[in-house]
Amino acid sequence: MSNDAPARRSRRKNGGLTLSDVAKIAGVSPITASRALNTPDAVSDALLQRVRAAVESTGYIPNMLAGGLASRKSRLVAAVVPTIAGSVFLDMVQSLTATLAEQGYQLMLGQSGYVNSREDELLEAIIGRRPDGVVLTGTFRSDQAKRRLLSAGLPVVETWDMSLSPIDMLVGFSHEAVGASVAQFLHARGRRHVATLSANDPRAMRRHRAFSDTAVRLGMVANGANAVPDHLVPAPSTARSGRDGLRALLERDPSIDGLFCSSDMMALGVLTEAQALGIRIPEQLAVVGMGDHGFAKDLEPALTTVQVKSSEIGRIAAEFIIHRAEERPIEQAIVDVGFTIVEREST
Amino acid sequence: MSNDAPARRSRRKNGGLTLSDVAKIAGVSPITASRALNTPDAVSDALLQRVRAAVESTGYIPNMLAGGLASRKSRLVAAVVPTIAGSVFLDMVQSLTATLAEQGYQLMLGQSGYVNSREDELLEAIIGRRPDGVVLTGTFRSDQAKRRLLSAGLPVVETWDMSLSPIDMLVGFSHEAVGASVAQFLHARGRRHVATLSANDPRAMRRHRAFSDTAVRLGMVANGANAVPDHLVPAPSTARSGRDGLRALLERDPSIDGLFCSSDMMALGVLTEAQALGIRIPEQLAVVGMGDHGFAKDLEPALTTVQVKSSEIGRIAAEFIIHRAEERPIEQAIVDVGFTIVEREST
DNA sequence: ATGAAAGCGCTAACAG
DNA sequence: CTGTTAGCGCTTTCAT
Repeated sequence: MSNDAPARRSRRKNGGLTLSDVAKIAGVSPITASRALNTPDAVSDALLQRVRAAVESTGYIPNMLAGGLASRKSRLVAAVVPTIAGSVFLDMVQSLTATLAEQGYQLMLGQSGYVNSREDELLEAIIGRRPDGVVLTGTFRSDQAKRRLLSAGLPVVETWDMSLSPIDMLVGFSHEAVGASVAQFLHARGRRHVATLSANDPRAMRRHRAFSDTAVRLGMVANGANAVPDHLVPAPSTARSGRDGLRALLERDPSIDGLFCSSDMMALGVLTEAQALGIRIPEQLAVVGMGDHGFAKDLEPALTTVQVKSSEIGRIAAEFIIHRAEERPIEQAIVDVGFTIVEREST
Repeated sequence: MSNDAPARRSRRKNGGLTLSDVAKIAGVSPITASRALNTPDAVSDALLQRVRAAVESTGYIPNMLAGGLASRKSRLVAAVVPTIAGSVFLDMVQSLTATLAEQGYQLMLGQSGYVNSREDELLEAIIGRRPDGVVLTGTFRSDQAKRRLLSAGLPVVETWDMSLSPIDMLVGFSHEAVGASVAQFLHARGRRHVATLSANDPRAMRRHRAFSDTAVRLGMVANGANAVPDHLVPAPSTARSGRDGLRALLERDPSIDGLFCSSDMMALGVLTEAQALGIRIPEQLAVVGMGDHGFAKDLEPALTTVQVKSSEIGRIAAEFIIHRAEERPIEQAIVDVGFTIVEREST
């Protein structure tokens, strides 16, 4: 007795609930169920109710891999940071994630900076997921890496750095402007022998150079020097590098009366070391930090620092990507969020 | 003149390179190309070379959405943290991401704690991506949320907290043991009037209670009291809450000579306020922090604190998930990584 | 060791 | 507004 049905070589279904199951229960076709979930307006009220009821009763959760494959919209956004631990980008990642989540998008996190990381592997991992966009912060060693994302057809938002010539979209602020402003700020407060303590990452270095150039122009250096005294440390900067840096700078030039640190953490180290050395702040030395991290206002003395709207950067980056993904127009794809020098007791 | 070809209603291909294209170039079938990439051992050397050459020359990058759909392996791992900004979980997320990346997995980041977040939305977002596993830190308000992940068939690693009855896998340390150890530590150093300054999150509270219970047992409280003086602040704890908290505690009980803070940031505030108040540390007051964050060792005085192997937690969590995903056996799905009290000048 | 066929679960395109 | 059909790009199953 032969069985005429063709030998089913089906891949046994996982028991997983699918849209077809839901549609069957609701008594509609799968595509109608799909529309009920994705474009409810395109479906009659009666059917919408039935589909929703079926979803409720079954606890159905759509498979976004399948949806993404079919629609070419993954609702996934990749973000690349040098490293997440102790990073200055956290507030931005936080608001990026939150803003994306509100709109039904998720964040995939990549680290470009940890040991052994290979940039092309990270790139392939990102492109392979077919995200709807990529947010870059601090970014890659090779400039060419960025371009590879673009040529894969991905919207790219660069952040934190107006100084770049953006390859696509950009939201950030000018590190040159920060450096120049801090120099002017210290000059206006009567400081005449300024110095910097800076991590050697590219953005900090640009702040450092602008600070130095402006200080020289304003005559805040020993006669004839063409740069301010500086002390550079490997990124990431730490409280330790602040303590060591202050001692190194003062040994080189005890007359320093104003100091720009490339991070608040470093400034914390400076305040700590100053206290240990018996240097009065701000009387003998004015100190300016960078970032306005939570603790800055609660140090003793409270730290003057440069505040950056990190959360706004994250929110705007998310909106850029989402607009692109939904093919809505973007008025202005380059945004300078600016910065503010928050004056406190340390100056 | 009629065209006999059936009206193609193809969704015009995106121009995107596919595995079939690569296979064609290499002169093999698509499935052979697939095997060459995924299970090179199952393919003859000659073909392997040709496929690899074709991949190189075209710059082909596999579509992981398609691969994940077909194979039911997404190579994606979801991690949930309360919030990323200022979180104590960063070192763990960092090593989690790095370890996953080394093995070809990526991390999707979810925040359970930001304003407006709805836990079921986050859950649906996670389950909808069909990740190969979920790592939970600090986790959800509702305990039932965790179980929903499990019932969706996802491997779940809970972290940072041995006190839970784990629903699946677990890597962390005992907050009770931390609290008790710190109390014993202070007792051994001769302190007899101890107090705590704690955020009100569940893990900090358990450290707090164990600390208090042990202190009472060791007779480190005013005669007859059944708990140590405490000051609770809303999470996340900050330097500000440390400053305010110290003043509040000393007003209530000026005889306090030992203090356990639920975070290093809070301890920073305590040291700062102590300096402002002219309280000598450790002579008048011994201070212990929690977390051993980068700056702890560089404060003045250097901060005694509880060190946790965050990176190890992240690495182990990643390995748990990957083992499960690849159906390799796991010897021990519950790991206590322990902790260390690092003694410095503040005690 | 290689290939052909048949899906994975969903949605775009095209009717009605 | 609803349904039919044909994929999205890959891998599983089965056969050779």
